[in-house]
Amino acid sequence: MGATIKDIAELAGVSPATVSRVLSGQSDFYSEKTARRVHRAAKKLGYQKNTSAVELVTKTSKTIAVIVSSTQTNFADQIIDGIQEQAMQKDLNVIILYAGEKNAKLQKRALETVIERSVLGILLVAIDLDPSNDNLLRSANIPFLFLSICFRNHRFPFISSDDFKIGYQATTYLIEKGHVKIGFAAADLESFTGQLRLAGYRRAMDEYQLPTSPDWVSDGDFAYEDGVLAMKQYGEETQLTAVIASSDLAAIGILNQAQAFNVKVPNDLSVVSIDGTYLCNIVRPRITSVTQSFREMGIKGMQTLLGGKLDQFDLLYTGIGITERESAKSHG
Amino acid sequence: MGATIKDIAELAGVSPATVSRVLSGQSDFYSEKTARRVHRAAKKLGYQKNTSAVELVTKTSKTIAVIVSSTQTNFADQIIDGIQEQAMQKDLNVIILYAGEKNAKLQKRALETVIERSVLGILLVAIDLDPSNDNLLRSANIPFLFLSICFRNHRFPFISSDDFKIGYQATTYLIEKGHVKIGFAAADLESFTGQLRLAGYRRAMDEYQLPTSPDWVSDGDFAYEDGVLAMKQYGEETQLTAVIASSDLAAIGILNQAQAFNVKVPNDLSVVSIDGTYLCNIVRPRITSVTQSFREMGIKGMQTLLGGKLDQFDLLYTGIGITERESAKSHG
DNA sequence: TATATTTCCACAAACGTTTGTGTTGGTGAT
DNA sequence: ATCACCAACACAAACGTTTGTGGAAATATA
Repeated sequence: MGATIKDIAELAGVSPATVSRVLSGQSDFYSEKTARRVHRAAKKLGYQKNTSAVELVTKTSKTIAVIVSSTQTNFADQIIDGIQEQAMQKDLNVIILYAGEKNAKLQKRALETVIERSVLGILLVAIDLDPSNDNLLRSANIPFLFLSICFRNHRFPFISSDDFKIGYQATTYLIEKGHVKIGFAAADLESFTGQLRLAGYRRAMDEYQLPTSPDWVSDGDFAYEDGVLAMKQYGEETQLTAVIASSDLAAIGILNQAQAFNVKVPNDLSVVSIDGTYLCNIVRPRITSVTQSFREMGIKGMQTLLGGKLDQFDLLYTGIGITERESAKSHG
Repeated sequence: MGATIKDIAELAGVSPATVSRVLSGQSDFYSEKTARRVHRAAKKLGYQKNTSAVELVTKTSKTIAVIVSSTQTNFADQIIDGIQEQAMQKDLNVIILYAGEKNAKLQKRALETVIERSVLGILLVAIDLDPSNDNLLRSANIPFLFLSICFRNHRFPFISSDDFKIGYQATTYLIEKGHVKIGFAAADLESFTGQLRLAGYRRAMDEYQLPTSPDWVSDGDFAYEDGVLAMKQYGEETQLTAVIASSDLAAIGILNQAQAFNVKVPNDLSVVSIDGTYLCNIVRPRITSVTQSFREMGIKGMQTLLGGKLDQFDLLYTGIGITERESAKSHG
């Protein structure tokens, strides 16, 4: 089974201490010759370092933990991609844990697993942490950072898109295309994210002095079904000429239900979605979106997590931008 | 920072040994009264167990590792879901690692990270392990099992769908609908999976004494783009009346390119995909698929991984079945 | 040659648990 | 009163590393 540093020491005729230093590449502690002997012995024995022992004594680990919510939202992949890239560069390992969606217990479990392992840092992707777990996270004394979610009142440091701006930008885009009656669909209005986007939408409508109706905003949970529900709520004969979907998946729901209603997108109805993942490109018509920089979010996440100074850090917005595709066109 | 078992011992006025036994719930070693005192002290100090220390002495961990390839295939989610369910039941933790796609280095790195941590078991999801890593995996003496991939010559134990059967079943389904000229698109013909499916396709065609043409099978990598490429290869005026796509995403590529060619699915061309993820339901027309039981794969994976006897275990196929949706219809 | 410096290495403590083995005091049987 | 026994706990070793310190040999300095 596992060969230890002692076995290597014996085989190479040196002390365990020397083996340790050779294997972790601390120069100025051994000669070239012994280094070679040690390496040869290690290879011969198929040595694998025992991370538990290392972490026990060094009290730090080279792995950072990513906790994601198990939604079917697919942008997490992009964020993780960015994280991995940075981890690679910095020779760090990343482990990923699923916490359920709004499941306090699962969140706690995931949190405990990584805290017990005393990881280098924790990145929480799209996790709406249950308040009962705030303390657990805080008292662990491990750097952490939320990604792709916003908090009020400096509750936690985070990196996200500016959700207000997202709502605002989507709306003004549509307004400037001549739309007047614009729906806002399928966002979770209990979430801060949903509220910010809605606020952005309202601000834009206000600024252009466009009246709105409560019927135009539909509650939901960013899911596909919420998109079809929203469209059903608007109805076959809707007065809306455009609608903003809270996610790509929700937009697809709207598209499909619109088609079922025989309302043509984009001719009868313009749709712009929020996120801009690959889904936008594989459906027809392709969906015009407010595209978020998820990969960048992952990269910046790693950078600020590792950069220290998280205490002074509060929040950072990554860029967004309209990606024009086919699902939205000018009106009137 | 971290309170240790010793701190608790001191506060509770007992020995560390007793604290350990209380906290890990070994009865018959302490009185109710001291147990209460220990628990109270632990809570008061915000104690978090040091997993490194535990694993160091016990030489086992309660976490199983899942290594996934970072494809944009979305079935991994379902498999992980099944895994998580079982882990929950058995009070195990699961950590997920990304290994790149056919990237020997990344595979090695992921493998090493989990081996060094001496996890309880390793589940490799859709990982086509580079032969250079075979030894690493084998010599670790950690139970492992591949999921959603097949191997020749008993190279590794795995649980997967029967890929030959998938190809066969997709083909006979189409044949019995009256199709004669059937394409086989976008599978990676260098992969064993691709070859098995192709063999199944050929067997079916043979059994029905249907001639085939090399032009009808297109190489690829299960990706969206491979679907559109395949369709381009078949051409606007294709003689094919049906095509089997190697994945849902590839099927969507075919759908879109077909639409671009103005060939109507399913009227002009029937499409059946392999996988049957949610993607099949959110595009129009909905895609008829050979649906795999990914969740079951995850569940069975955990069960056999934990069941021991992996040495006697060779392979296990999980169920498949046609899910009829809208993209395929009778011909002639 | 004598001393100082450097190079290379070994010794041993420490990290926070678990767990086998002692030890104590108390209870019941003889 | 003696013994055996049991409950309830403490002691200490062990797990595989890292790292501060000390020391011998080799080299440089005077």
